[in-house]
Amino acid sequence: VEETSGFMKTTSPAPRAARPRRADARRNVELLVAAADAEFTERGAGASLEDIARRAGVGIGTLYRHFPTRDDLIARVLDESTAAIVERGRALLTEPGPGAQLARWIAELVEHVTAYRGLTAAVAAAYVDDNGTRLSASCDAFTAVGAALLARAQAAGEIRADADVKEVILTAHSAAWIAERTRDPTAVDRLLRILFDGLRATAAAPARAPRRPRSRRR
Amino acid sequence: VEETSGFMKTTSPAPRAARPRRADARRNVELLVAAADAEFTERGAGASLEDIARRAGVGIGTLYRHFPTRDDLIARVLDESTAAIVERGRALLTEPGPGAQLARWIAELVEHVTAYRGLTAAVAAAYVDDNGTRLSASCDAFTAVGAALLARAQAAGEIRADADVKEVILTAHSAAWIAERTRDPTAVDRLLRILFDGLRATAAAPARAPRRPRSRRR
DNA sequence: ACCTGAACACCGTTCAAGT
DNA sequence: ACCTGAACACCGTTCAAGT
Repeated sequence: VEETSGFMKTTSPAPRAARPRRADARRNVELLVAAADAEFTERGAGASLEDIARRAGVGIGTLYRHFPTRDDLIARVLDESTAAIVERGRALLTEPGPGAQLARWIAELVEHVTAYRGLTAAVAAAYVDDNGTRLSASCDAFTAVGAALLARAQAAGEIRADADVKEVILTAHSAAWIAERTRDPTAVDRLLRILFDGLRATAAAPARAPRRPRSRRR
Repeated sequence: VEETSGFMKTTSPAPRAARPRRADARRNVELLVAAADAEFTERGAGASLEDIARRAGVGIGTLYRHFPTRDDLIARVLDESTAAIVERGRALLTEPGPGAQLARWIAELVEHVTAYRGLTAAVAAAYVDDNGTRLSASCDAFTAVGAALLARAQAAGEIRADADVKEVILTAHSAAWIAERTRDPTAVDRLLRILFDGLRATAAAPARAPRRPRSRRR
Protein backbone atom coordinates (compact mmCIF):
# COMPACT_ATOMS: atom_id res chain seq x y z
CA VAL A 1 0.00 0.00 0.00
CA GLU A 2 2.83 2.31 0.78
CA GLU A 3 5.09 3.82 -1.78
CA THR A 4 7.69 4.71 0.78
CA SER A 5 8.58 1.19 1.72
CA GLY A 6 12.11 -0.08 1.80
CA PHE A 7 13.60 2.45 -0.50
CA MET A 8 15.99 4.35 1.69
CA LYS A 9 16.75 1.20 3.56
CA THR A 10 20.51 0.84 3.75
CA THR A 11 21.82 -2.67 3.79
CA SER A 12 21.99 -3.87 7.34
CA PRO A 13 25.51 -3.98 8.74
CA ALA A 14 25.16 -7.62 9.75
CA PRO A 15 22.66 -10.46 9.28
CA ARG A 16 21.13 -9.21 12.47
CA ALA A 17 20.48 -11.30 15.50
CA ALA A 18 21.23 -14.74 14.19
CA ARG A 19 20.66 -16.82 17.30
CA PRO A 20 21.67 -14.82 20.34
CA ARG A 21 24.39 -16.28 22.52
CA ARG A 22 23.05 -15.32 25.88
CA ALA A 23 20.41 -17.57 27.37
CA ASP A 24 18.03 -14.81 28.41
CA ALA A 25 18.16 -13.35 24.93
CA ARG A 26 17.36 -16.69 23.38
CA ARG A 27 14.48 -17.03 25.78
CA ASN A 28 13.19 -13.62 24.78
CA VAL A 29 13.25 -14.58 21.12
CA GLU A 30 11.15 -17.62 21.88
CA LEU A 31 8.70 -15.54 23.87
CA LEU A 32 8.48 -13.03 21.05
CA VAL A 33 7.85 -15.68 18.43
CA ALA A 34 5.12 -17.25 20.52
CA ALA A 35 3.54 -13.89 21.24
CA ALA A 36 3.72 -12.89 17.59
CA ASP A 37 2.11 -16.14 16.52
CA ALA A 38 -0.75 -15.58 18.92
CA GLU A 39 -1.14 -11.93 18.05
CA PHE A 40 -0.98 -12.55 14.30
CA THR A 41 -3.62 -15.22 14.67
CA GLU A 42 -5.92 -12.92 16.57
CA ARG A 43 -5.36 -9.62 14.82
CA GLY A 44 -3.74 -10.53 11.54
CA ALA A 45 -0.25 -9.99 10.19
CA GLY A 46 -0.54 -6.27 10.80
CA ALA A 47 -0.85 -6.65 14.56
CA SER A 48 0.75 -3.98 16.72
CA LEU A 49 4.40 -4.69 17.43
CA GLU A 50 4.02 -2.94 20.76
CA ASP A 51 1.28 -5.38 21.68
CA ILE A 52 3.46 -8.31 20.71
CA ALA A 53 6.32 -7.04 22.87
CA ARG A 54 3.95 -6.46 25.77
CA ARG A 55 2.46 -9.92 25.37
CA ALA A 56 5.94 -11.44 25.37
CA GLY A 57 6.73 -9.43 28.48
CA VAL A 58 9.69 -7.62 26.95
CA GLY A 59 10.40 -4.06 25.98
CA ILE A 60 9.72 -2.88 22.47
CA GLY A 61 13.42 -2.28 22.01
CA THR A 62 14.09 -5.94 22.55
CA LEU A 63 11.71 -6.85 19.80
CA TYR A 64 13.49 -4.48 17.44
CA ARG A 65 16.87 -5.81 18.45
CA HIS A 66 15.97 -9.32 17.38
CA PHE A 67 13.62 -8.47 14.55
CA PRO A 68 14.60 -5.25 12.84
CA THR A 69 11.50 -5.31 10.67
CA ARG A 70 8.01 -6.73 10.92
CA ASP A 71 8.77 -8.98 7.97
CA ASP A 72 11.65 -10.57 9.85
CA LEU A 73 9.30 -11.45 12.66
CA ILE A 74 6.66 -12.78 10.30
CA ALA A 75 9.19 -14.93 8.48
CA ARG A 76 10.54 -16.28 11.73
CA VAL A 77 7.13 -17.33 12.94
CA LEU A 78 6.54 -19.13 9.67
CA ASP A 79 9.94 -20.78 9.59
CA GLU A 80 8.81 -24.34 10.09
CA SER A 81 5.95 -24.06 7.67
CA THR A 82 8.24 -22.48 5.10
CA ALA A 83 10.75 -25.29 5.37
CA ALA A 84 7.98 -27.84 5.03
CA ILE A 85 6.64 -26.28 1.85
CA VAL A 86 10.08 -26.13 0.29
CA GLU A 87 10.67 -29.73 1.22
CA ARG A 88 7.29 -30.68 -0.17
CA GLY A 89 8.06 -29.02 -3.47
CA ARG A 90 11.26 -30.97 -3.84
CA ALA A 91 9.38 -34.17 -3.17
CA LEU A 92 6.71 -33.42 -5.75
CA LEU A 93 9.47 -32.84 -8.23
CA THR A 94 9.97 -36.58 -8.50
CA GLU A 95 6.33 -37.55 -8.76
CA PRO A 96 4.65 -38.17 -12.11
CA GLY A 97 2.45 -35.57 -13.79
CA PRO A 98 4.58 -32.41 -13.90
CA GLY A 99 1.68 -30.05 -14.48
CA ALA A 100 -0.49 -31.57 -11.80
CA GLN A 101 2.35 -31.49 -9.28
CA LEU A 102 2.99 -27.85 -9.95
CA ALA A 103 -0.68 -27.10 -9.42
CA ARG A 104 -0.72 -29.14 -6.25
CA TRP A 105 2.32 -27.37 -4.85
CA ILE A 106 0.94 -23.93 -5.61
CA ALA A 107 -2.27 -24.85 -3.85
CA GLU A 108 -0.32 -25.89 -0.78
CA LEU A 109 1.77 -22.76 -0.93
CA VAL A 110 -1.40 -20.71 -0.94
CA GLU A 111 -2.63 -22.60 2.06
CA HIS A 112 0.63 -21.86 3.84
CA VAL A 113 0.36 -18.17 3.17
CA THR A 114 -3.19 -18.14 4.47
CA ALA A 115 -2.18 -18.85 8.04
CA TYR A 116 -2.95 -15.31 9.17
CA ARG A 117 -5.25 -12.66 7.88
CA GLY A 118 -3.28 -10.13 5.88
CA LEU A 119 -0.38 -12.46 5.35
CA THR A 120 -0.86 -12.79 1.60
CA ALA A 121 -0.42 -9.05 1.15
CA ALA A 122 2.72 -8.97 3.28
CA VAL A 123 4.29 -11.90 1.47
CA ALA A 124 3.35 -10.57 -1.96
CA ALA A 125 4.95 -7.26 -1.07
CA ALA A 126 8.12 -9.01 0.05
CA TYR A 127 8.04 -10.90 -3.23
CA VAL A 128 7.99 -7.89 -5.50
CA ASP A 129 10.71 -5.98 -3.77
CA ASP A 130 13.48 -7.82 -2.09
CA ASN A 131 13.96 -5.82 1.08
CA GLY A 132 16.78 -7.97 2.36
CA THR A 133 14.50 -9.33 5.00
CA ARG A 134 14.12 -12.86 6.22
CA LEU A 135 10.75 -12.96 4.50
CA SER A 136 12.30 -12.12 1.16
CA ALA A 137 14.72 -14.97 1.70
CA SER A 138 11.78 -17.31 2.17
CA CYS A 139 10.27 -16.00 -1.02
CA ASP A 140 13.50 -16.70 -2.83
CA ALA A 141 13.41 -20.26 -1.61
CA PHE A 142 9.85 -20.63 -2.87
CA THR A 143 10.81 -19.15 -6.19
CA ALA A 144 13.63 -21.64 -6.61
CA VAL A 145 11.43 -24.65 -5.93
CA GLY A 146 8.60 -23.26 -8.00
CA ALA A 147 10.96 -22.62 -10.88
CA ALA A 148 12.03 -26.24 -10.89
CA LEU A 149 8.47 -27.50 -10.85
CA LEU A 150 7.46 -25.07 -13.56
CA ALA A 151 10.43 -25.85 -15.78
CA ARG A 152 9.65 -29.55 -15.59
CA ALA A 153 6.03 -28.96 -16.51
CA GLN A 154 7.06 -26.75 -19.37
CA ALA A 155 9.57 -29.27 -20.61
CA ALA A 156 6.80 -31.85 -20.60
CA GLY A 157 4.75 -29.53 -22.76
CA GLU A 158 2.01 -29.26 -20.19
CA ILE A 159 2.43 -25.61 -19.25
CA ARG A 160 2.81 -22.71 -21.65
CA ALA A 161 6.37 -21.68 -22.27
CA ASP A 162 5.90 -17.98 -21.57
CA ALA A 163 4.81 -18.53 -17.98
CA ASP A 164 6.98 -16.90 -15.34
CA VAL A 165 7.46 -18.42 -11.88
CA LYS A 166 7.13 -15.25 -9.88
CA GLU A 167 4.10 -14.17 -11.84
CA VAL A 168 2.43 -17.50 -11.30
CA ILE A 169 3.16 -17.48 -7.60
CA LEU A 170 2.06 -13.88 -7.24
CA THR A 171 -1.14 -14.56 -9.12
CA ALA A 172 -1.86 -17.44 -6.78
CA HIS A 173 -1.27 -15.11 -3.85
CA SER A 174 -3.65 -12.64 -5.44
CA ALA A 175 -6.28 -15.34 -5.59
CA ALA A 176 -5.81 -15.95 -1.88
CA TRP A 177 -5.99 -12.24 -1.18
CA ILE A 178 -9.20 -11.90 -3.15
CA ALA A 179 -10.76 -14.84 -1.35
CA GLU A 180 -9.69 -13.44 1.99
CA ARG A 181 -11.08 -9.99 1.39
CA THR A 182 -14.29 -11.00 -0.33
CA ARG A 183 -14.83 -13.48 2.49
CA ASP A 184 -15.64 -16.15 -0.03
CA PRO A 185 -13.72 -19.31 0.86
CA THR A 186 -14.70 -20.98 -2.40
CA ALA A 187 -12.99 -18.27 -4.43
CA VAL A 188 -9.47 -19.64 -4.06
CA ASP A 189 -10.24 -22.96 -5.69
CA ARG A 190 -12.22 -21.31 -8.44
CA LEU A 191 -9.49 -18.79 -9.19
CA LEU A 192 -6.69 -21.32 -9.04
CA ARG A 193 -8.59 -23.51 -11.46
CA ILE A 194 -8.90 -20.58 -13.85
CA LEU A 195 -5.20 -19.84 -13.43
CA PHE A 196 -4.12 -23.37 -14.23
CA ASP A 197 -6.50 -23.74 -17.09
CA GLY A 198 -4.99 -20.58 -18.47
CA LEU A 199 -1.48 -21.86 -17.91
CA ARG A 200 -2.10 -25.04 -19.79
CA ALA A 201 -0.08 -25.23 -22.99
CA THR A 202 -2.40 -25.13 -25.95
CA ALA A 203 -1.59 -26.47 -29.38
CA ALA A 204 -3.56 -23.53 -30.67
CA ALA A 205 -1.34 -20.54 -31.23
CA PRO A 206 -1.35 -16.85 -30.39
CA ALA A 207 -4.62 -15.49 -29.18
CA ARG A 208 -6.46 -12.73 -30.92
CA ALA A 209 -5.77 -10.58 -27.90
CA PRO A 210 -6.63 -6.92 -28.24
CA ARG A 211 -3.26 -5.48 -29.01
CA ARG A 212 -3.63 -1.81 -28.48
CA PRO A 213 -0.74 0.50 -27.67
CA ARG A 214 -0.61 1.47 -24.03
CA SER A 215 -1.27 5.16 -23.94
CA ARG A 216 0.07 7.26 -21.14
CA ARG A 217 -2.34 8.29 -18.42
CA ARG A 218 -6.06 8.43 -18.64
CA VAL B 1 -11.64 0.08 8.76
CA GLU B 2 -14.52 1.21 10.91
CA GLU B 3 -18.26 1.58 10.63
CA THR B 4 -19.36 1.54 7.06
CA SER B 5 -22.65 3.16 6.29
CA GLY B 6 -22.52 1.50 2.91
CA PHE B 7 -25.33 -0.67 4.14
CA MET B 8 -28.52 -0.13 2.16
CA LYS B 9 -27.18 2.25 -0.36
CA THR B 10 -30.30 4.16 -1.16
CA THR B 11 -30.14 7.66 -2.55
CA SER B 12 -27.43 9.02 -0.32
CA PRO B 13 -28.78 11.48 2.24
CA ALA B 14 -26.04 13.95 1.47
CA PRO B 15 -23.34 12.75 -0.93
CA ARG B 16 -20.77 14.68 0.99
CA ALA B 17 -19.72 17.99 -0.42
CA ALA B 18 -21.50 17.58 -3.72
CA ARG B 19 -20.65 20.75 -5.56
CA PRO B 20 -20.28 23.59 -3.10
CA ARG B 21 -22.52 26.56 -3.63
CA ARG B 22 -20.06 29.30 -2.88
CA ALA B 23 -17.78 30.33 -5.70
CA ASP B 24 -14.56 30.33 -3.67
CA ALA B 25 -15.32 26.85 -2.43
CA ARG B 26 -15.90 25.60 -5.93
CA ARG B 27 -12.63 27.16 -6.96
CA ASN B 28 -10.86 25.41 -4.10
CA VAL B 29 -12.23 22.07 -5.18
CA GLU B 30 -10.87 22.63 -8.65
CA LEU B 31 -7.49 23.61 -7.28
CA LEU B 32 -7.45 20.53 -5.08
CA VAL B 33 -8.33 18.19 -7.92
CA ALA B 34 -5.62 19.68 -10.10
CA ALA B 35 -3.07 19.52 -7.31
CA ALA B 36 -4.04 15.94 -6.49
CA ASP B 37 -3.70 14.91 -10.12
CA ALA B 38 -0.21 16.38 -10.27
CA GLU B 39 0.84 14.97 -6.92
CA PHE B 40 -0.57 11.51 -7.67
CA THR B 41 1.29 11.51 -10.95
CA GLU B 42 4.56 12.42 -9.31
CA ARG B 43 4.37 10.48 -6.07
CA GLY B 44 1.69 7.87 -6.66
CA ALA B 45 -1.78 7.45 -5.23
CA GLY B 46 -0.36 7.46 -1.72
CA ALA B 47 0.91 11.03 -1.98
CA SER B 48 0.77 13.17 1.15
CA LEU B 49 -2.59 14.90 1.55
CA GLU B 50 -0.81 17.75 3.27
CA ASP B 51 1.35 18.22 0.19
CA ILE B 52 -1.71 18.26 -2.03
CA ALA B 53 -3.39 20.92 0.10
CA ARG B 54 -0.21 22.98 0.14
CA ARG B 55 0.14 22.66 -3.61
CA ALA B 56 -3.44 23.77 -4.09
CA GLY B 57 -2.77 26.69 -1.80
CA VAL B 58 -5.44 25.79 0.72
CA GLY B 59 -5.46 24.58 4.29
CA ILE B 60 -5.53 20.89 5.05
CA GLY B 61 -8.92 21.36 6.66
CA THR B 62 -10.35 22.53 3.38
CA LEU B 63 -9.19 19.37 1.69
CA TYR B 64 -10.89 17.29 4.35
CA ARG B 65 -14.06 19.32 4.10
CA HIS B 66 -14.45 18.50 0.44
CA PHE B 67 -12.90 15.07 0.43
CA PRO B 68 -13.47 13.26 3.70
CA THR B 69 -11.25 10.40 2.64
CA ARG B 70 -8.33 9.90 0.29
CA ASP B 71 -10.47 7.57 -1.79
CA ASP B 72 -13.00 10.33 -2.39
CA LEU B 73 -10.24 12.51 -3.76
CA ILE B 74 -8.82 9.73 -5.91
CA ALA B 75 -12.24 8.94 -7.35
CA ARG B 76 -12.89 12.58 -8.07
CA VAL B 77 -9.68 12.97 -9.99
CA LEU B 78 -10.56 9.92 -12.04
CA ASP B 79 -14.14 10.98 -12.64
CA GLU B 80 -13.88 11.62 -16.35
CA SER B 81 -11.87 8.52 -17.03
CA THR B 82 -14.32 6.46 -15.00
CA ALA B 83 -17.30 7.74 -16.94
CA ALA B 84 -15.50 7.03 -20.20
CA ILE B 85 -14.80 3.41 -19.27
CA VAL B 86 -18.37 2.81 -18.20
CA GLU B 87 -19.58 4.34 -21.42
CA ARG B 88 -17.14 2.25 -23.38
CA GLY B 89 -18.37 -0.92 -21.73
CA ARG B 90 -21.93 -0.17 -22.70
CA ALA B 91 -20.84 0.40 -26.27
CA LEU B 92 -18.91 -2.89 -26.43
CA LEU B 93 -22.05 -4.61 -25.22
CA THR B 94 -23.55 -4.24 -28.67
CA GLU B 95 -20.54 -5.31 -30.67
CA PRO B 96 -20.11 -8.87 -31.91
CA GLY B 97 -17.89 -11.38 -30.16
CA PRO B 98 -19.07 -11.37 -26.52
CA GLY B 99 -15.94 -13.01 -25.15
CA ALA B 100 -13.56 -10.80 -27.07
CA GLN B 101 -15.43 -7.65 -26.06
CA LEU B 102 -15.27 -8.61 -22.41
CA ALA B 103 -11.54 -9.16 -22.73
CA ARG B 104 -11.11 -5.88 -24.53
CA TRP B 105 -13.04 -3.97 -21.88
CA ILE B 106 -11.10 -5.53 -19.03
CA ALA B 107 -7.87 -4.55 -20.74
CA GLU B 108 -9.05 -0.98 -21.02
CA LEU B 109 -10.21 -0.98 -17.42
CA VAL B 110 -6.75 -2.10 -16.38
CA GLU B 111 -5.23 0.70 -18.38
CA HIS B 112 -7.53 3.15 -16.64
CA VAL B 113 -6.48 1.95 -13.22
CA THR B 114 -2.84 2.25 -14.15
CA ALA B 115 -2.90 6.04 -14.36
CA TYR B 116 -0.97 6.45 -11.13
CA ARG B 117 1.47 4.25 -9.32
CA GLY B 118 -0.26 2.55 -6.44
CA LEU B 119 -3.70 3.10 -7.87
CA THR B 120 -4.42 -0.57 -8.51
CA ALA B 121 -3.98 -1.35 -4.83
CA ALA B 122 -6.24 1.50 -3.75
CA VAL B 123 -8.97 0.55 -6.19
CA ALA B 124 -8.75 -3.15 -5.38
CA ALA B 125 -9.10 -2.30 -1.70
CA ALA B 126 -12.17 -0.18 -2.41
CA TYR B 127 -13.52 -3.09 -4.41
CA VAL B 128 -13.36 -5.67 -1.65
CA ASP B 129 -14.86 -3.57 1.05
CA ASP B 130 -17.41 -0.97 0.19
CA ASN B 131 -16.41 1.94 2.38
CA GLY B 132 -19.20 4.19 1.18
CA THR B 133 -16.67 6.27 -0.64
CA ARG B 134 -16.90 7.81 -4.06
CA LEU B 135 -14.32 5.28 -5.21
CA SER B 136 -16.50 2.39 -4.13
CA ALA B 137 -19.31 3.93 -6.13
CA SER B 138 -17.07 3.89 -9.20
CA CYS B 139 -16.28 0.27 -8.54
CA ASP B 140 -19.96 -0.52 -8.36
CA ALA B 141 -20.45 1.10 -11.73
CA PHE B 142 -17.64 -0.99 -13.18
CA THR B 143 -19.10 -4.12 -11.66
CA ALA B 144 -22.46 -3.44 -13.25
CA VAL B 145 -21.04 -2.98 -16.73
CA GLY B 146 -18.67 -5.88 -16.32
CA ALA B 147 -21.51 -8.10 -15.17
CA ALA B 148 -23.45 -7.34 -18.33
CA LEU B 149 -20.49 -8.09 -20.56
CA LEU B 150 -19.71 -11.26 -18.66
CA ALA B 151 -23.29 -12.49 -18.67
CA ARG B 152 -23.49 -12.02 -22.41
CA ALA B 153 -20.27 -13.94 -22.95
CA GLN B 154 -21.47 -16.71 -20.68
CA ALA B 155 -24.81 -16.89 -22.45
CA ALA B 156 -22.91 -17.24 -25.71
CA GLY B 157 -21.05 -20.16 -24.20
CA GLU B 158 -17.70 -18.47 -24.58
CA ILE B 159 -16.88 -17.95 -20.93
CA ARG B 160 -17.15 -20.53 -18.18
CA ALA B 161 -20.35 -20.33 -16.20
CA ASP B 162 -18.74 -20.27 -12.76
CA ALA B 163 -16.85 -17.05 -13.41
CA ASP B 164 -17.65 -14.17 -11.08
CA VAL B 165 -17.47 -10.53 -12.22
CA LYS B 166 -15.76 -9.12 -9.18
CA GLU B 167 -13.26 -11.95 -9.12
CA VAL B 168 -12.42 -11.42 -12.76
CA ILE B 169 -12.02 -7.68 -12.33
CA LEU B 170 -9.97 -8.10 -9.18
CA THR B 171 -7.74 -10.66 -10.86
CA ALA B 172 -7.16 -8.22 -13.69
CA HIS B 173 -6.24 -5.57 -11.13
CA SER B 174 -3.86 -8.03 -9.55
CA ALA B 175 -2.18 -8.51 -12.89
CA ALA B 176 -1.71 -4.77 -13.14
CA TRP B 177 -0.38 -4.62 -9.60
CA ILE B 178 2.10 -7.41 -10.32
CA ALA B 179 3.30 -5.70 -13.47
CA GLU B 180 3.65 -2.42 -11.62
CA ARG B 181 5.64 -3.81 -8.77
CA THR B 182 7.84 -6.17 -10.75
CA ARG B 183 8.49 -3.29 -13.11
CA ASP B 184 7.84 -5.57 -16.06
CA PRO B 185 5.49 -3.77 -18.47
CA THR B 186 5.01 -6.92 -20.52
CA ALA B 187 3.55 -8.78 -17.56
CA VAL B 188 0.06 -7.32 -17.85
CA ASP B 189 -0.57 -8.63 -21.33
CA ARG B 190 0.90 -11.99 -20.47
CA LEU B 191 -1.17 -12.34 -17.31
CA LEU B 192 -4.38 -11.14 -18.92
CA ARG B 193 -3.90 -13.65 -21.70
CA ILE B 194 -3.55 -16.41 -19.12
CA LEU B 195 -6.63 -15.14 -17.32
CA PHE B 196 -8.79 -15.15 -20.42
CA ASP B 197 -7.53 -18.47 -21.61
CA GLY B 198 -8.49 -19.80 -18.22
CA LEU B 199 -11.90 -18.18 -18.41
CA ARG B 200 -12.69 -19.72 -21.74
CA ALA B 201 -15.53 -22.19 -21.54
CA THR B 202 -14.34 -25.67 -22.45
CA ALA B 203 -16.61 -28.13 -24.18
CA ALA B 204 -15.47 -30.85 -21.85
CA ALA B 205 -16.02 -29.41 -18.42
CA PRO B 206 -16.49 -32.12 -15.85
CA ALA B 207 -15.84 -30.82 -12.36
CA ARG B 208 -13.41 -33.69 -11.88
CA ALA B 209 -9.68 -33.34 -11.61
CA PRO B 210 -7.83 -32.99 -14.91
CA ARG B 211 -6.08 -36.28 -14.27
CA ARG B 212 -5.40 -38.02 -17.56
CA PRO B 213 -2.17 -40.06 -17.66
CA ARG B 214 -3.06 -41.17 -21.17
CA SER B 215 -1.09 -40.01 -24.18
CA ARG B 216 -1.41 -36.30 -24.55
CA ARG B 217 -0.76 -34.42 -27.74
CA ARG B 218 -2.94 -35.48 -30.71
C1' DA C 1 -20.82 28.83 4.36
C1' DC C 2 -16.42 28.08 4.26
C1' DC C 3 -11.37 28.41 5.55
C1' DT C 4 -7.32 27.93 8.52
C1' DG C 5 -3.65 25.59 10.91
C1' DA C 6 -2.37 24.43 15.50
C1' DA C 7 -3.42 20.63 18.33
C1' DC C 8 -4.35 16.00 18.83
C1' DA C 9 -3.85 11.06 18.13
C1' DC C 10 -1.75 7.08 16.64
C1' DC C 11 1.80 4.37 15.18
C1' DG C 12 6.57 2.80 14.35
C1' DT C 13 11.57 3.48 15.50
C1' DT C 14 15.62 4.96 17.98
C1' DC C 15 18.90 5.53 21.68
C1' DA C 16 20.74 6.97 26.19
C1' DA C 17 20.87 4.81 30.41
C1' DG C 18 20.82 0.70 32.98
C1' DT C 19 21.87 -4.42 34.31
C1' DA D 1 25.76 -8.58 25.62
C1' DC D 2 21.42 -7.41 26.12
C1' DC D 3 17.22 -4.89 27.96
C1' DT D 4 14.23 -0.93 28.85
C1' DG D 5 10.89 2.62 27.75
C1' DA D 6 10.77 7.51 27.24
C1' DA D 7 11.58 10.42 23.46
C1' DC D 8 11.35 11.24 18.80
C1' DA D 9 9.39 11.36 14.19
C1' DC D 10 5.95 11.02 10.91
C1' DC D 11 1.25 11.10 9.30
C1' DG D 12 -3.49 11.57 9.16
C1' DT D 13 -7.55 13.91 11.29
C1' DT D 14 -10.17 17.16 14.02
C1' DC D 15 -12.00 21.47 15.68
C1' DA D 16 -12.04 26.12 17.79
C1' DA D 17 -11.48 30.45 15.97
C1' DG D 18 -11.77 33.42 12.19
C1' DT D 19 -13.71 35.61 7.67
